[in-house]
Amino acid sequence: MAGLPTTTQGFSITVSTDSVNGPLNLAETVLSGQTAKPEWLRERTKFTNVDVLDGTPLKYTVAHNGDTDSFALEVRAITHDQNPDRKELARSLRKHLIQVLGLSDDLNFFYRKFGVEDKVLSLTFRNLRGLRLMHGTDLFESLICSILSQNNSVRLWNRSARLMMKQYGEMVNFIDGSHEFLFPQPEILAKLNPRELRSKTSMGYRAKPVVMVSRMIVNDELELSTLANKSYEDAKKSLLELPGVGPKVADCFLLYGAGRLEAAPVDVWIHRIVTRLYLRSRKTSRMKTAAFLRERFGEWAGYAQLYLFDYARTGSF
DNA sequence: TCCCAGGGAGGAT
DNA sequence: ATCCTCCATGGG
Repeated sequence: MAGLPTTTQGFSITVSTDSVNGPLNLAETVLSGQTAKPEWLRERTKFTNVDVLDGTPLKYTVAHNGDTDSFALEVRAITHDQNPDRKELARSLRKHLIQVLGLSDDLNFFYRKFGVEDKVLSLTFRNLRGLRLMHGTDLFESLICSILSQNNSVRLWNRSARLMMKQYGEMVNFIDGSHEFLFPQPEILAKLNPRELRSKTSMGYRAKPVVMVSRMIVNDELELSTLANKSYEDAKKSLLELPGVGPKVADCFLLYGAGRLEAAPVDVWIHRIVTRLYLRSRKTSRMKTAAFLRERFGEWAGYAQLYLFDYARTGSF
């Protein structure tokens, strides 16, 4: 927990504007409550996260230097290894960051297209410029985080996720003397009594579906990678059969976890703002709101949802 | 004390 | 199909 990775012990990389696709607002992106994974830890203006790359646990700290449109991400990373293959890890980490922060998504195209076509959505572009979808790297982690988020605050589901990691995740010692806990494996969670999980993580009634889904995976009744490769409709239908997974959680998993950009999770806020600004406040269901977003924004429905959500929460409309 | 947090499940209409 | 109510937990 203590101490940041130092370049003498680890390695560093830089991801600059010219190697990515458009603007980035790192803080807005990391702190926008997406359920791909537990929120990165913030230390002043920097963010620290731990991920396993090619079997190697990596702890990295990202600083966003410059502004939204012209920037350099300065990244320092360490492993548990005294003498790692720095060159290979640097290559992996660069690729990983571009993936996780959605830096390949053509944001400028999004702004151009809907800045003209959609008066409502274009209202959100000024303040949220550079906000990106985070892409999960572990389907199980994304599904569990999405389940934890139901009827819960970002603060609380992250707290439960961190407690779960500390209790049941593998501990990794890094070369700077710090240690972190990885996201628990389904094999571990599958063996738990839901009441025990509940009492140790404050996740309430979400403990039962967390354990049940873990057991389904261990028992080969559920294969997330197979599910994620189905068509949107088929994947969603399969997800809705899982305990603790309804329409909103299913779309969260598909969008943030599986990177299906046509998925648009509809929560109370999205339902509220979409019905008011697009549907003349007509009475409708959340399912129809989700279908509306997919039809109107197609492959950009997930992004439209992300921008409208943040706009609904932070802006006045 | 009540209400809400990026809802879901089960039942009644 | 749409509308209840309950479900744990913590913060305002």
